[in-house]
Amino acid sequence: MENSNSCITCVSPNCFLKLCSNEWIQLIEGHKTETSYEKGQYVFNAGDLVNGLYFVKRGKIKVVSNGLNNKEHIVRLATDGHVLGHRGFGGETYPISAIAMDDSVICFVDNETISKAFFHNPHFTVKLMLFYSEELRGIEARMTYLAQMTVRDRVAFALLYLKDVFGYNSSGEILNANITRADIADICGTNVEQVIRNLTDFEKEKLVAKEGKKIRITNEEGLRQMLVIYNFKFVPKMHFIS
Amino acid sequence: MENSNSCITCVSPNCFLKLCSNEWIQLIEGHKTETSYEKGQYVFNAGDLVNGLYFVKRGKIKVVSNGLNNKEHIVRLATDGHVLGHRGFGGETYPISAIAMDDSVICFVDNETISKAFFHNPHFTVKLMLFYSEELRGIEARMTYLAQMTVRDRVAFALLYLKDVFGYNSSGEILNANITRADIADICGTNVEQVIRNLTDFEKEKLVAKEGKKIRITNEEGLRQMLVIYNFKFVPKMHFIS
DNA sequence: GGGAGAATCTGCTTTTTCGCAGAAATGTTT
DNA sequence: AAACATTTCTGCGAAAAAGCAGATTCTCCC
Repeated sequence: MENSNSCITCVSPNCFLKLCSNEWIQLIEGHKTETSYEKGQYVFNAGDLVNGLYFVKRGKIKVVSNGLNNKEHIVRLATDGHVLGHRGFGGETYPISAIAMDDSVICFVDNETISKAFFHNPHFTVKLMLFYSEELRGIEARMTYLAQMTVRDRVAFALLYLKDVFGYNSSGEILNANITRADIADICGTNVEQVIRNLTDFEKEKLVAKEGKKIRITNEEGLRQMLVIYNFKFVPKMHFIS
Repeated sequence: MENSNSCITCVSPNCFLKLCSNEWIQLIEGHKTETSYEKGQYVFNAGDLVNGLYFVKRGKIKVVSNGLNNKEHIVRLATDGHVLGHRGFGGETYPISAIAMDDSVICFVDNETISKAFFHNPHFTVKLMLFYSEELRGIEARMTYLAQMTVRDRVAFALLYLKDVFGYNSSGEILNANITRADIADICGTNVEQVIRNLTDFEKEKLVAKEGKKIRITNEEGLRQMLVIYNFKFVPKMHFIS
C-alpha cells in the first residue's frame, strides 16, 4: 500500500485505467483495492472465482495453468501495465493461477465496476480489447514453438521470452527476474534436468554465462539465430497509451 | 455470395455484428464483403497484413501458425459466429494463416470501419472483448495440455476439441469435420504415424471406431476420463448474444 | 465403375527425452 | 561462521517419440 492509492497520481505509465475519463477514474478509485504481494505469493489461485480484473502496477507475475497432477505450466508472463484475470463467465473456473515472481503491486477492480466502465469509456474498452487480441496472437505463436521445437530450442526460446517481457537488470545482460531452473522448465514444458543440461551446452557455446542461479545472456543474437528456422521473431511490446 | 448480403436478414444467429445499432449495421454493410471459400482455400495467409476482422457466418476454419520449415500447427479452430484476424498493430505480421476446412462463408470488415464502430457500439465492443478473453483462457488451457500430455493423451484431447468446436454430424457420433490424420497431428504437435497408431489403440479399446477416414466417437466419456489427471474439463461455449 | 492419386496403416530402427540417484554448489538462517 | 535446506548439476538406464520404407485402403473424378 505504498504510494497514494489514486490513479491520478499513480506513477505506472501504462495502466489501462488511465484511459478512462477523470470522472470514471474517480469512481473506479472508490471500488479499487491496491495490494502488495511478496515473492512467491498467489495473486489468485486455481479454482478461485475470478470476479474482477487485476492491473499490474509494478512487478513480475507468472500465470500458471495446473495440469498433470497439478504440475504447473507457465502460460504467460506479466509485468507493469499488464492485465490479469479474464472476466469470468457463468461461474466456471479454469485451473489458472497467478503468482508473484518478485515483490509486486497490483490493483484490483471488481467486475461490476469494470463492466459499467466499459460502457462509458470506449477508449479504455477498445485498448483493453486490443491488449487481449495481442496476447492471443502472442500465445498462439508460443504454442507453436512449444509444439514444434526441440527441448534445446525451447530453452533458448524461454530465455528470450523472459528477456522480452522482463528485460535485463541494471548490471548488464543478466535476466531481470528471480527465476529458478524449474521456472524455465515450466515455460518449456520439460523438466529441470533438461534445462540444466542445455544451459550448460549454451555456456560452452558462449551463448550464456551462468552466474550462480542468475543467467547472463552473452550472445542474444546467437540465441535468436537458433530459432529462425521456426519463423521466430521478436514480438514488439504494445504501447498501451496512444 | 448466397443469401442476401444484409446483416438484418442474416441467418447467422451468433454474429457479433448484430450487437451494433441498426444505424451502424447499415453503415457496416456498406463496407462489408461476404466471401465464400471452398474447402482448402486460404482466408488469409501468413505474412498478409491483416487489416480488418473476419466474421465466420458459416463453416469450419483452422487457424494455423507456421513454425519449423513452415510446418503448420493448428492453434485454434473456428466456426459459426467466431472472429478471425486480430487487429494488426504497427504493421508487424505474425506467421498465422486461416484455412477453410469445409466450404465456408465469411464476412470481412476493414479496420477503419470496425474501429469507428467500436467507439459507438459499446455492447458490440464489450462482447468482442469477452470473446477474446475467453479465447485466451481456452488457448492457455490447450497450451498446458500440449506441454504436459503424452502423445496418446494429446490425440484424445484433439478428438474432444474437434467435437467441442464442430460437434457430431447428423448420422450420430461421427466427428463433423473434414479432417485428415495430418490435421489431428497438427493439433497435437506430433506426426501422422503417431496419430494413426493411437487411433488404432483407441479402436481396440472401444473408444472410437474408424469408418474410412471418418472417426466415430463411441465412448466420449471414456476419452474424457483419460484426461481428468490433467484437470481437463469441457469448456462451455460462450453465448455471444445476451 | 474403374483408375489415379492421396491418405491411411504397420513394422522396424534411430533419436530424443525422461526420470532416478547421488554429488556439488549455493544461499539462507540462526 | 556453521549448519541446514534448497537448488543446481552430472551420469546413466529406461521409456517415449520420431522417422523411414513400403504395403494397403480409401476417395475423388472421369
